Amino acid sequence: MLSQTEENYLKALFHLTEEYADKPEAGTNELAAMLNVKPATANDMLKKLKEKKLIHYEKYGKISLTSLGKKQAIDIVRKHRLWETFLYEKLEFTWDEVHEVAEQLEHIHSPKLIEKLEKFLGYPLIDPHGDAIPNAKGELKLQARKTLSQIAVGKTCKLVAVRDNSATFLQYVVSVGLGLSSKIKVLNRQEFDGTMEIEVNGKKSSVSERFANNIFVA
Amino acid sequence: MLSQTEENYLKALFHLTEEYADKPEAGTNELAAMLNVKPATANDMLKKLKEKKLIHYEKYGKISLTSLGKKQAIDIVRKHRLWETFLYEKLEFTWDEVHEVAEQLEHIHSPKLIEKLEKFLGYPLIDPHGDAIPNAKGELKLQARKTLSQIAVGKTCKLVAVRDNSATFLQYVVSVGLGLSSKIKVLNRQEFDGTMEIEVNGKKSSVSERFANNIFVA
DNA sequence: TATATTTGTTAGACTAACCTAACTTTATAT
DNA sequence: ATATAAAGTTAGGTTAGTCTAACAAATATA
Repeated sequence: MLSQTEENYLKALFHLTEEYADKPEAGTNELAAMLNVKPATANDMLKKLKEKKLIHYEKYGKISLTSLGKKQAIDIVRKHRLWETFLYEKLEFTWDEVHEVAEQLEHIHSPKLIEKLEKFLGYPLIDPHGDAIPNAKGELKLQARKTLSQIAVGKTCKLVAVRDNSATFLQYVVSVGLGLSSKIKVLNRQEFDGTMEIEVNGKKSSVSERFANNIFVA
Repeated sequence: MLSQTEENYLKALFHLTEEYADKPEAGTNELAAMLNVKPATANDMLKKLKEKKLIHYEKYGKISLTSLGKKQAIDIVRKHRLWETFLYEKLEFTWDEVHEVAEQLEHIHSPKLIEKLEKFLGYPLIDPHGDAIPNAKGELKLQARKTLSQIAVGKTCKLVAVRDNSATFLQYVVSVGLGLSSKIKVLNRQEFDGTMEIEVNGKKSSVSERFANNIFVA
């Protein structure tokens, strides 16, 4: 059985290389940064994960998940998103509160618990942030999505998910009047720095390119 | 913040010395046995817990919880029993399945989660095994209880809790036709070894003294 | 293309939680 | 009351996961 730490490394690699990622391989430094450890620490773990056949990795080379590692990673993501859904739907947590607690709950080991939780929640397909929930077989549907920054001036789109699940980001999102399924109209875009003016429910806001890159729309 | 391991030591000490225990102090060996570690290991932890002012302890002396330690222990017991109730009431786990998973869930750190879970469950007072659930202030009602072995021949009593929450014991309990609130009539008792004959819902069974010591009745 | 910068690795050290083996103290039992 | 048994402690070792400091390789840039 994997330790919580090992699970966190696999999950981080999944986010870096598999799900909605531009690159299919990750580096030691970015992995370490994502997990808030030093590169030396990550390096030790990479050797261990390779030994366990969970990742592809050669000294000084790039890192990617093996099919076994990917399977494990998806299982953790599944648990994370089901717990987030539980917290949001049943316990009345807000959008920005669910992530941190789910980070702990995702490491509970009990296949029966997850099966029953999923049933209890009515087999949900997306979590409170709009991310797809993998099914028990590890299948997950990657919806076609663009980022808000890719939408042309004058067009209207719908928020389907957010890239960053941190409380600070989500609180900002809410302050602009946005939530899942919000309709967003793009009023204007600055060539210079990508700053955009948007309209949500009649309310106009100015958002940075960085912000717009973290909003998924369809 | 306490580690999971530290929490487990405090919980074990609580069960040994506070709740329904004959003795107000515990020894190193019995503590180690309860936690499935060697006495030497427990000894190391005792020094640490003393340093943190969670237990009263002197070399070669007996062990007991400080008021701070007791508060922490009760909080863990509270979480354990609320999670057991959730698993039983909402996810349709059986009596004997809840304990093991709750052993993991009790270590999730989030005061808000427990408050909201308690509310979601409707502020339950007892868990699926009949044990009292402490409230948010750490108050718990110790019901007056006897063990089945203390009931006189000819008398009838009601099962209110079980001492051992392990799956094996609970499965045995179920096989005798017993559950929470079952009416038990004591038909006979052997002087020699304490073996008892009981009747539950018209079904007669013979049970050992050891078994009867683990059934709480009122 | 040679050098500087970034990226990645190694060596050595630390802490928490565990172990075994040897030892000491306390309790028990003639 | 003393010997034996039981209970408890200490010393030294292991593993997982972390760190810092020094070094090596790969990449970018002038």
